[in-house]
Amino acid sequence: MKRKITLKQIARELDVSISTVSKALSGSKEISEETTQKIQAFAKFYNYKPNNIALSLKNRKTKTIGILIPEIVHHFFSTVIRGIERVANRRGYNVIVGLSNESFAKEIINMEMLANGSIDGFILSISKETLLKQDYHHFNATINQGMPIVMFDRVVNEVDCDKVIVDDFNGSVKAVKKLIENGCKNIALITTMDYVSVGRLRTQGYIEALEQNKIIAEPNLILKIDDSLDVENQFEGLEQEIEQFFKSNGNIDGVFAVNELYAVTAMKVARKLGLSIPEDVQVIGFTDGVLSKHATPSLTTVSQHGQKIGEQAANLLIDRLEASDTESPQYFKNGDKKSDFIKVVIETDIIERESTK
Amino acid sequence: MKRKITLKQIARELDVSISTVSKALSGSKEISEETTQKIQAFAKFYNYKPNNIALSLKNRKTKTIGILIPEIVHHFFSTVIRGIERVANRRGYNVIVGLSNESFAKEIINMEMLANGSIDGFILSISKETLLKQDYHHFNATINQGMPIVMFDRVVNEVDCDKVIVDDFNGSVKAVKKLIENGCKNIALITTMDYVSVGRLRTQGYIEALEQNKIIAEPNLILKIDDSLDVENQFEGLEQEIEQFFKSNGNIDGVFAVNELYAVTAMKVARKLGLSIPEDVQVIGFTDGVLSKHATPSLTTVSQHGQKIGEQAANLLIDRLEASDTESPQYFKNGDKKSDFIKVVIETDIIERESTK
DNA sequence: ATTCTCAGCGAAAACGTTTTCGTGTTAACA
DNA sequence: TGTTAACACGAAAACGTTTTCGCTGAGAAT
Repeated sequence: MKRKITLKQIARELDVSISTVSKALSGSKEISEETTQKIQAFAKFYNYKPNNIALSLKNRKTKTIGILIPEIVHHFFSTVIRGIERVANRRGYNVIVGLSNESFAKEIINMEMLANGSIDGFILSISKETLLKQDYHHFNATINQGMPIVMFDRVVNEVDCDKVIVDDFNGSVKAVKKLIENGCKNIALITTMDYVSVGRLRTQGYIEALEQNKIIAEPNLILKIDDSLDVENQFEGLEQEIEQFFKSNGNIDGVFAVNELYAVTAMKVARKLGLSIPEDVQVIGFTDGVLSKHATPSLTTVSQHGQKIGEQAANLLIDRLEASDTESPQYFKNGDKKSDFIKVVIETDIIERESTK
Repeated sequence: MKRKITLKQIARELDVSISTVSKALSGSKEISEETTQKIQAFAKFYNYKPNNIALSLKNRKTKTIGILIPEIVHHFFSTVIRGIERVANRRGYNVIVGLSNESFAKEIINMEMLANGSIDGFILSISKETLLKQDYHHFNATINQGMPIVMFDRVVNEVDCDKVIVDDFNGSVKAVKKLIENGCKNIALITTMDYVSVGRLRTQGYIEALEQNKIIAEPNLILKIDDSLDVENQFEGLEQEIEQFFKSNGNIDGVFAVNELYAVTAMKVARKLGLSIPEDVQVIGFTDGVLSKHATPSLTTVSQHGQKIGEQAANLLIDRLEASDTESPQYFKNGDKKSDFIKVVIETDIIERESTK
């Protein structure tokens, strides 16, 4: 077992100074041809690679991005991570992942753990509990310490930073309009509680689409699921709840659900009640994941392009990190100019499958 | 924007030495009550937290675990990550994630990137391309540099390290036996190519279960899918291929598939051909993910307990990391004793749902 | 009065880099 | 011959810690 070799060891072996070794390896003109050859050969032989930690300390940058998300066993989030990792890797960065489990406390702990030098910046999506509490001091504190943050999907106006969001509102409008065009008269909405901003926006889109078509939104046709903060077994009563909903609304011929799980569960319930899809009831979901793709019938969905979100977020963050190297610090002191921060909106697409006509 | 404060700054402000500050903050008895109070108050006020990078450099350990997996948009792998993150966090470690995308080259790049001081040890699952090439030098090289590795799921005998695997063989035996008990006479197997060890083991389990029941395995009833290395769109021809398979084997009344996607696709095809589930054909899949849970009908699966795998792997790794602090180095020099390494086998469970009688 | 002890603190090394600046040698030039 | 310039290299600082060791002064012991 031979430990990793260091500059110091090379220097000692070759009887030169550490500086000479460092310069020779970086191909500095200061060092003679001969010495350079000798050192490079030796280094190659012993597979010398500079120690990242030492470099990080010296350069005061780690070339590492911290990702902080509520949950990883979730198709959307893992797709975003994939996008982040792709561009991070391409641009020479590593990613370190923290999970908040939708908990305010874990979110803070994780941020503090990473903010002490381990990373150069954050890409994160806010936990549900934090959204409920509306306490965002930890984000602002981190930003104030000079560490940039890029938020995605679940974002909030109270924090000044770059953001990448899905056009939830228009995505919903598009989806509900399609149901209307396809002849649906009684379109149900299955959504979450309002404190999750994406749930709220998608609900608003639903209402907007109806209004544009002179249809009055019936409160009966809106089912708000209280998916608890308990991540472990949050889907217990879902099927029963939706079944109850269907039974008390006999005339539903279209369903728009704010995520794919609600959508496939709705399909399941509908068929259990003897309705066929898409003949009797058409269904569109939000979030294009494995369920949508492989359900029977496959589900028409609003795709959020998670990977693109991740890529954009990573590019935004890295751009800002590398700008702060060169740019005048003036740019950053100018904290009260909100316009400094970018908000990227990723358009949605409707992917038509078998659950609509 | 106030940057993070350092020991040096505190020392200057309070007109003491750096050492005094460090000692006072760690509560050393060496420093007087009075000075300690003053320094701790000041540090608290400015929210001092030691810089992780500096600590890493000094302690020559990063308290960070590197995870290297083929793909993250995959229920099993993300479940494992969740398990790793859970115990890592509990034991004071961070996790840094690298994706190989099933590519040999990316696997090596990622390992080299992380092995230069960024992490204390690896938890990984081997990429398909690496399994194909059977080139494992990068793993052994890393281990030789004193960096421990724990492999999970896709492991290989050629590398000496701790391993956490699923009992693929017995899981398959159990599943196929259940189909036989349930009255299936012609059980099909849908599997992958043999170079993925888990595919091979699950195939062997299938054969074993048949043999134990004096049934001769018919080659016709085995469909080997060549899921290409192209991760992007590997599912193109899947449905057609399975449909073809069903058509040329009219008597199939049971299906065992080595992953849930194959299983639900088989169900889809079967129903398309007018067969009902579980009456005409019963289906069991491997890997208990969202698809299994929410398909219609829901799928009976062999659960691999991904989270438990992750937890075990993380505990193994951290145990070894912290043992090497205290233990005599003798323990590690003793490289040729294979018995030093632990292989944990996680038992599978069959989760019965609607796709079996 | 002299030595001893100990409390309280600081200097410095170490972790592994990069980089600035200085220094000695040699060759060229006046 | 003396000055200069280029060349090749080394010393040291810096990044932020922790820790070992040494130092100083004051009170206790002799």
